[in-house]
Parts: sequence; structure tokens; C-alpha cells
Amino acid sequence: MNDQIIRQFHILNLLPRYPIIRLTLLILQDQLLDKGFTVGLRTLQRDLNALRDVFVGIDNCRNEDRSVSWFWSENAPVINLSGLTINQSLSFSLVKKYLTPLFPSVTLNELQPFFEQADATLESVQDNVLVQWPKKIAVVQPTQALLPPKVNPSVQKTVTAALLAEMQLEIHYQHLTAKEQTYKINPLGFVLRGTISYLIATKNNTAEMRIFALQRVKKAVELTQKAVQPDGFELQKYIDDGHMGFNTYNQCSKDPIQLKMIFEEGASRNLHETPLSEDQEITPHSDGYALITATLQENEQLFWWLLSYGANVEVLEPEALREKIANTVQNLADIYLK
Amino acid sequence: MNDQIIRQFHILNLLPRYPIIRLTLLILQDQLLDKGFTVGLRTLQRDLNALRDVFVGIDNCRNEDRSVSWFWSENAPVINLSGLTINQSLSFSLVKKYLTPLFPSVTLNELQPFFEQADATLESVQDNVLVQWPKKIAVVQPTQALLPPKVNPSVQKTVTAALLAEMQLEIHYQHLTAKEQTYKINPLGFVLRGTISYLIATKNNTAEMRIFALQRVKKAVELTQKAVQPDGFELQKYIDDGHMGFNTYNQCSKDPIQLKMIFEEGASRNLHETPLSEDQEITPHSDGYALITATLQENEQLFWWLLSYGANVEVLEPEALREKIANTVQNLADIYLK
DNA sequence: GCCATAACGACAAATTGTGTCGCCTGCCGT
DNA sequence: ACGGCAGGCGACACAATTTGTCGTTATGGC
Repeated sequence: MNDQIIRQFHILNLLPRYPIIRLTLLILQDQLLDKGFTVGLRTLQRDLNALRDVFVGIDNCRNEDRSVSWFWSENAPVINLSGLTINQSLSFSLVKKYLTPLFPSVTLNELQPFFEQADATLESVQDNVLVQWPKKIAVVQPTQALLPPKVNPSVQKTVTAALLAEMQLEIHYQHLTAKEQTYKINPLGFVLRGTISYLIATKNNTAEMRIFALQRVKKAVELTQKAVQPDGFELQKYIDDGHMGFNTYNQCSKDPIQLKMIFEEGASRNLHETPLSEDQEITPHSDGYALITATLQENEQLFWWLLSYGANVEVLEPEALREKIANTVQNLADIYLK
Repeated sequence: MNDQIIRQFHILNLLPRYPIIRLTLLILQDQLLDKGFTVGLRTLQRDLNALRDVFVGIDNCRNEDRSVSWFWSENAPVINLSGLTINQSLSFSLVKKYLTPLFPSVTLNELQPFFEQADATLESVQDNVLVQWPKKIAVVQPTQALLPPKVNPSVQKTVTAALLAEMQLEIHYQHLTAKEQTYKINPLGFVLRGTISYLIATKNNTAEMRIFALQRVKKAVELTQKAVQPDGFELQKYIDDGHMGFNTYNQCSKDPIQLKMIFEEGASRNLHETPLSEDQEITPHSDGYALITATLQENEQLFWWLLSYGANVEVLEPEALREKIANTVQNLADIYLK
């Protein structure tokens, strides 16, 4: 078989996607040589012109030195030759269904072409049985459903771009109580917590770390100055250290605790499926109750989680945690039982 | 340009992905004619042979009538010619990070090729800045993290396949308390709730609806009999009606309630971002407290959610809900304050 | 056992790909 | 300002490939 096709296929694969434009004819010739194609420049030129005529989304531009660079334009369609497996299509439609209420729509929009191909694949199956699939699957939120905040798409785009490029940002931030203010900041990290996105940043000329909720950023502009990173900053460590305010229990040691509690049996059922920790143990107790032990990190979330079970759980150890709950119960009693 | 190449690309695009095998030469000729290619059968034959030699993953098989069908084999690699945008790559890596602790690994594995391409794209950018991206983004669970249950991959595959094909299933089900049992069931729906997957089904020859937690299905076999669907069954309606046990409050009207409560100001902050309902109103009250009203569906989750705030919230209305909480507080007091 | 059907091999004519040459254009340095 | 230079691009002729046609082979149904 003529290797024209194979060559052109490789060319298509070698073409970079838009923001990267550095593929001149000579470079392409080199890269093809690496793959074992000896090909004249003139031929390459003709190949590229031909491909541009055939495929939407292939584009070129002149560099300063009058050479031409070729690339897939930014809005080139997704060309997935080998199509999607049915399982892949199902996974995509599941992901879409699951993430739609949780993710910023900007993020999901980027993947729209894949969702569409998945839908198309499922519909193309002659059995119209597959069309029923979305009706056969449902996603239920395990916690109280709160409405997702409205994030300005252009803000999201600018913020993530600046974070990537490590550039400073100017943001207009709508405080909850105070009025809108403008900051110059060095973006450091992006945290997704449920449906809320947070931007971690330092104010310019300060080491002071700040957390900005993305939906309160009304306007964002990327500046021309490089962002300054504090020495040794690590996002995951920052979170683990409890700076996000909910991951670690105030003034609490970071060592794991040995949790010991009595669960009402019905309520404990979930813990069989989704244990609190690898070493969790469930010991059936007197009628309708079970003793549960587990080693885990103590934090605010654990406290809330325990409270949500109400009287279906009694924490025995550690003593400090039991006391904290007892205090809350006392306060509750003052409110509801007077 | 010769239209051989264009034709061959169209052929590649027309080839279906494996489980669908009905693309014989004649059908392919027809489909190409629709796209404006008049091509002889002999040529098509040669094209396909050539393509199979060049592209891994193209395969064919003989039908009963000795004609040959062509397709992409099941494990053909994903061939995404136009590559991924940087934004698409970022979205993919975000999706992966977010869903890994939540989704059955089987489901995510299907999308692995896309995640890999995303990683490769990010790494290929000459700026090594992008390689830092995963370190700049973090996902924090908004609730107590529970370990995801271990689901047998082959069970997941069989169950979803049977659900799709509407075939009966035989499952070996490990009860929590009782010992393992075997059922013949008609699968009706699949529900994802946090990290747990549930299968909704009727037992064979019964209208009785059952809920099976997927991780307790130890073995699943697809039977040769068509599944029987109860008349008028709709999964979403089934869930809305509260049959999953947590979505609706026992013996409660399905009409929305008017919730009225007093929130400690710090605790109420989240509700500014992610309101309980469209009509939620927050009225600052006496020092440090705020009155919040919202119209929403009453269910168990709401009750748990309210409890988790402990003494930071006082429910005023509806009266029934306040009473239910008061009861729980009384029980808690009996446990902790004696 | 014959016929119909589909795949596949062979071959020559037609079409297409490729290297070479030369021209054009814009940029640089002298 | 002028010539040299580098990269792109048009033209052309020859080599290479493609494609339709025809004939052969294999297989299943009547």
C-alpha cells in the first residue's frame, strides 16, 4: 500500500492543538523522519494544503521569519476515528449526569463534544433499547441538595488561565457583608468542595494567604506580572493543615483518633458498605445496637457527620469528642426543651 | 487532491465499534454513495484490507452468508486526531481527580484512554508550568469521607449489560445478616448515591420491587429470558416517591414545606453561596443570628442536614419538624446528660 | 450436483504522487 | 537602493499507484 495515507495520518497526529504553534515544515519533516518517512519538503507542503482542504479545523499562520506553522485551530471538532465503545459511551453519559449538578458548567462544556459522541453512539445502536439508558439510571445526592452557586464563566476562565500561567490577577470581590473590593493577588491553588470552587491566593506584596469563593468574584483580569509563590507552598499540605477551615478540627492534634461508638443497627447498615476506615470493626451488641470502632482523622466534618445521626449514635471515645457532643446537646436542650 | 484519501478517512469514520457488526461491503458502498463517493466494490475491498494493515484495531469477520463485516475491534485504541485543547485536558484531569474516590473504578477505567491523552497533552506543552497543574488543584469532600465499597468489576459489567439488554439476571446476593441467596430478577434501574451503586429490580414472577446494593452482589449471570417490566414503571418517579428510603420523609406529604429557622451567622454563611431553594431569604436578626426561610421538599436528608448543624440552628416552622427535632434532642439528652 | 453469491488474484489503462526546476515575494545586510 | 537569501509555491514530466474489468475460487442453498 502506498504510504501516503500512513504519512498523512501521522501528520494529522503530529499537528498540535492551537495555542501551541511551532510546527514548521522543517520540524514536521524531522518528526516524520523519526517515524521512518523520508519525504521531500514540497510533498509535505502539498500534503498539508490537501489536508486543510479536507478537514475543518486545520489552519496555518505565518511566523515572523515568513515560514508557515500548521496546527489544529482552537475550535476544531473532536475527530475520534475509532469511535466509542458502548461502555465508554455509557461511562460518558454517566459522568455527565453525575457531574452536571456538581461541576461548573464551564468545565463540563469543554467536554461537550465527547458527551455528544457518546449520545450519538448510543443512539446509533439499532436496538432502540439503548436510548432507554438514561431513563434506567439515576443519581441521588447523598446529602441535602443545595443549589450550586452561579459562577461567571469568564471569571472561571480567567482565573484558571492565570493560575496555570502563574500570572498575577486583579479581581473584584463581593464580600458577604462588606462591599465590593478590588485586589491584586498571586493565585496559588484551586479547590473544589462539593459545588463550590475556591481560589487560594496571596495578596500582592503580602504573604497573607486568602481564600476567595469563586462565585463572589465578579470580575477578573489577568495582569502582566508573574505571580509570586511563597517558598515551599503546597496546596494539599495547606488543606491538610486545616486552613480551609473544615478539614481539621480546631486545636486538635493531627494524629488519628480511635473512635468508639454505639450505633443503632439500622443506622449502622451503611457502614458495612462504606466503612469509616480500613480497620473499622462492627461488633453486634445488645438488641438492635452495635459497637463500632475505627481509626481516623478527627475534624469538623466528622463532628457534623456524627451529629446528623442524632440519637442513633452514642460516642464513647475519645472522651474529648464525647464532651464536645454533650455540650452541643446541652445547647440543643436549652433551645428545644425549655 | 485524490479522493482516495478522503474516501478512506470516511471509511474509518463509518466503521462501527465492535459489538455492532453489520457493515458489509455493500452497506459501506451505499453509505459512501450518500456522501458522494462512487466507488467499485473491488476498490472498497482493497481499501479495507489496506486500512487493516495500517491501523491497529481494525478487524473483520465472516457472517453466516459468507459476506465479510468490518469494524473497530473492542480494544482498538482511541484515535483522536485533532488532539485535546488545553482546556479539555484540564477538564479531563479535573473529572478524573473528582470522580476517582466516588465512581466505580470499572466505569472510570473505560475513560482511561482519554485521561491519558489529557495527561500527555498537558505534559507536551513546552512550558513545564502545566505539569504543575495537578498540584494546583485539590478536591475536598464536603462530607465525612467514607471508603467506597468494593464492587466486583465483572458483576458491574454483567449487571449493566443485562439492564441495557433488558434481560433477566441471576444474582448471588450476600445479605447483611442472613446468608448468601440466589435470585432470578428483572433489572429495572441503576441508582448512584454517593459512592454506592444500587440495582432496582423485581424478583421473577413477582411484582415485588427490591433494592440490591451492588457491592453485595457476589456473582451475576445474564439469563436468556427477556426481563419483564411492570407497567408504567419510571425510575425517577420511583425515587421521587421515596422508595429509596431517604428521599422522602416517612408519612409526610409530598408537598413542599415552608422552612423557617434561626441560624448562627457563621454557620449560615454557606447558605449565601449555595441556597436551599430559589426563594430562600436571609434576614439578619439580633446579634450573630439570622432568620432564614425557604420552600423545599421535606425528607430524611433535610432532617440529617439540620441535625448536623447542632445548636447553630433552631428550626421554628413547620411545627412537626421542630417537634421531631425536639424528640431527638430529648433522646440525645437522655444519652449524654444523665 | 448445479447455481448463486461473495471474495479475491491478475492485468492494463488511467489517474495520481513526487522530485526537480524555476519564479515570486518579502526581508536582511551591505 | 540594490542584490542576495530563504521560504513558499506553480508547472511539468516521469514514476508509481489506483482502479475497473475479468476470471477464478470457495461455499451454502436448492
